[in-house]
Amino acid sequence: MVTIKDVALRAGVTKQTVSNVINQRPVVKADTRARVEQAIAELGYTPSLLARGLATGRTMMIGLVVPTLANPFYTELITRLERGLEVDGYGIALCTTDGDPDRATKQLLTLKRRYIDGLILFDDGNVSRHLDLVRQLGVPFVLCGSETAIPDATPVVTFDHGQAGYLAGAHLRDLRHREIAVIGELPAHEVRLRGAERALAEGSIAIRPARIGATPTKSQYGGFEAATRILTDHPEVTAAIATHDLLALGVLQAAAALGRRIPDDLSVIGIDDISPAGEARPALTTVAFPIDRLAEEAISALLGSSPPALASESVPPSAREASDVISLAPHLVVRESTAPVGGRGIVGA
Amino acid sequence: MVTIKDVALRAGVTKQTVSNVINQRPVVKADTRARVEQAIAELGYTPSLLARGLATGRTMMIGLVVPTLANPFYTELITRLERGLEVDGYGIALCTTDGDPDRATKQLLTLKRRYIDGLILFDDGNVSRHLDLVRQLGVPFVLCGSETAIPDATPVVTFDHGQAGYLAGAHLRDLRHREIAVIGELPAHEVRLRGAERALAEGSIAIRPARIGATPTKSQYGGFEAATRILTDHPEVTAAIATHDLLALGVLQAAAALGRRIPDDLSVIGIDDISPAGEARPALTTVAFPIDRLAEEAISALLGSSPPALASESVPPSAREASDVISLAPHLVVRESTAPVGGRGIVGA
DNA sequence: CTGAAAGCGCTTACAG
DNA sequence: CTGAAAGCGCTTACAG
Repeated sequence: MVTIKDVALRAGVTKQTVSNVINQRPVVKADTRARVEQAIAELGYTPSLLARGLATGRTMMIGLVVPTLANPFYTELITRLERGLEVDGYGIALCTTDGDPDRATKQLLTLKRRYIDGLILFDDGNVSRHLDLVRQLGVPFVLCGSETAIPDATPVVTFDHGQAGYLAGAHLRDLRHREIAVIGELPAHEVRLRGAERALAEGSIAIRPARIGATPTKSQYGGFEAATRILTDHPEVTAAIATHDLLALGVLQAAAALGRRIPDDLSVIGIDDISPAGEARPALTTVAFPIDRLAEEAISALLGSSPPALASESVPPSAREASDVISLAPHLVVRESTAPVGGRGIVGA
Repeated sequence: MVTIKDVALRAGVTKQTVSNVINQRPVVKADTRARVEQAIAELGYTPSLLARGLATGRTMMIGLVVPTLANPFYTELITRLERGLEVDGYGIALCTTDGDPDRATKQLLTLKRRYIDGLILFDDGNVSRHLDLVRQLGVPFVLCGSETAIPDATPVVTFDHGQAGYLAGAHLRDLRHREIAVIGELPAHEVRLRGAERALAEGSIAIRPARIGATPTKSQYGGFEAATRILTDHPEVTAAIATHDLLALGVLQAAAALGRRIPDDLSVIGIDDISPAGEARPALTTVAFPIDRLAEEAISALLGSSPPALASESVPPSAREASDVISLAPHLVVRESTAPVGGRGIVGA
């Protein structure tokens, strides 16, 4: 393979000059630069990121730790992060924890050994357990998407999950539904649930505990199972909130299997606005998060901020506390799966 | 941060000895080893993969290039590859090409600059265009999942797509369907289509070109659109083959929207067996590929083989040709979306 | 504006 | 079994 030395030799300069050319340092004379550039082109030289990383301490690699690839919500986020990061020349080292804290620990440790320039950590339900380790690592990081309270002075970019729940609840409330079920990934989405309850309480509606179907499996199938159970036991229910779209998709299936038409017999609303939600038939009404902005904010929290995350340790926590957590507002996306109680004016079944 | 020098100092040895301990070289005396290990533990030392990579030429990083994260087929594959690779200590540098050849080129080049130990490249429809570059890179690679013919002496691990199509066609043929539509990502899945035609031809059934719905968008929605069109124009159709499950899921929706019951009015079969297929209602009949094996074979093609991919350049192409492509056999997974023509004995609509 | 030196944190032969 | 030297491919001050 061709190294900086080969280029220097060919251009008749020293490798330091080649380095200056590569790094666009304006100290090189025009014709020297031209000679070097030609040599680079002729040799097809590309600097080793490895060697550079060792010399400068910057690897141009960002560690990305996510819970799973099975939920489109994360893959959509990853895709955006990749796009955003690559314009700055950063690559992604991907780890999925699958909710296993021990694996996560190992992954974090390995990531550190790779000298990543930054770490984007998604909440997989075990963040509190990992936060100490992440701090020790000494690599700039940002915690993403977390629903639970996070210790002060932790850089966080997340969504307002409570507000998302609120919007979902308010939508059903405005549609005059009173008999409402919840299909939820609990306790992970506790905050979303509380938000929904808050909105419903404003209409003097309470969610009866028996109508809350918690699911252990966070997949679509989990939503199907829980919804089948709840809808069978509580046929009087006219609307259901799923704490995330994957579950909502399962609720849609369960309703169909039970012969309940949507939205005429049952309104269903989710949260997240994953792309299959819009493609479902009927298209799912849901609460969307601005995942593009999440990606942007996470990246700038890591790279572009002043002070950058790396330097932020020198800033006294008291000075940053307020700005450490960025919480992005959700918005309601009304599609086909919700309607006023009693259906859309369609009579009978 | 703590380096090998710190450990050496603390243990009262030279860094070479520390290196010997770390790398489990059996040349170190027991008590020396103990001293070093204690120093390592006390200091919390972990060797820099970066420095090691520069010194040895092995980074313990594998580049993974996939078309998209939007199809569960790839995310399931990635997850398995990650699991398989991590047992050998390898990490993943992820790139999604999104079918854009220019981006792919850049990504490949960057990957090379990172000195990855190997490259797992999924066919995104532009492989032929990238193969030369990949060869020039000089990094061991394996091409995965490709449906099209690949030049000799290219290490390939893929699925027997033709056979998958054949199994899908044969299943419908055995169910006595004769009026068959195809919803397909074409020409990408041409081979799957030909396989299906072959099976049907055995029953003297031809797929009329007008009943082939090609979709530009490879998403579920693409399947929905194409199926809506085909089923509306050709109501006599009793069964549909989708060239992949994501499309099949869209076909399921289209059928429901058109009031056609599945499988009574219409049988639907897909290919891939992504997990949402099993979770759909009705659960999708499909043709499954052994993705666990694909992951295993890809990894061992890269890492475990003798000669390993890295060394394979020294082996004359003629000696390898035959063993260069591994093609994994699919199998039929019968679920709820297919039935004998005329339905399951249910009369009327 | 260009060149010689030292260093990033490791490993690989090679003497002792 | 342990230590001194050179090198992986780059960059960063520092002289000229």
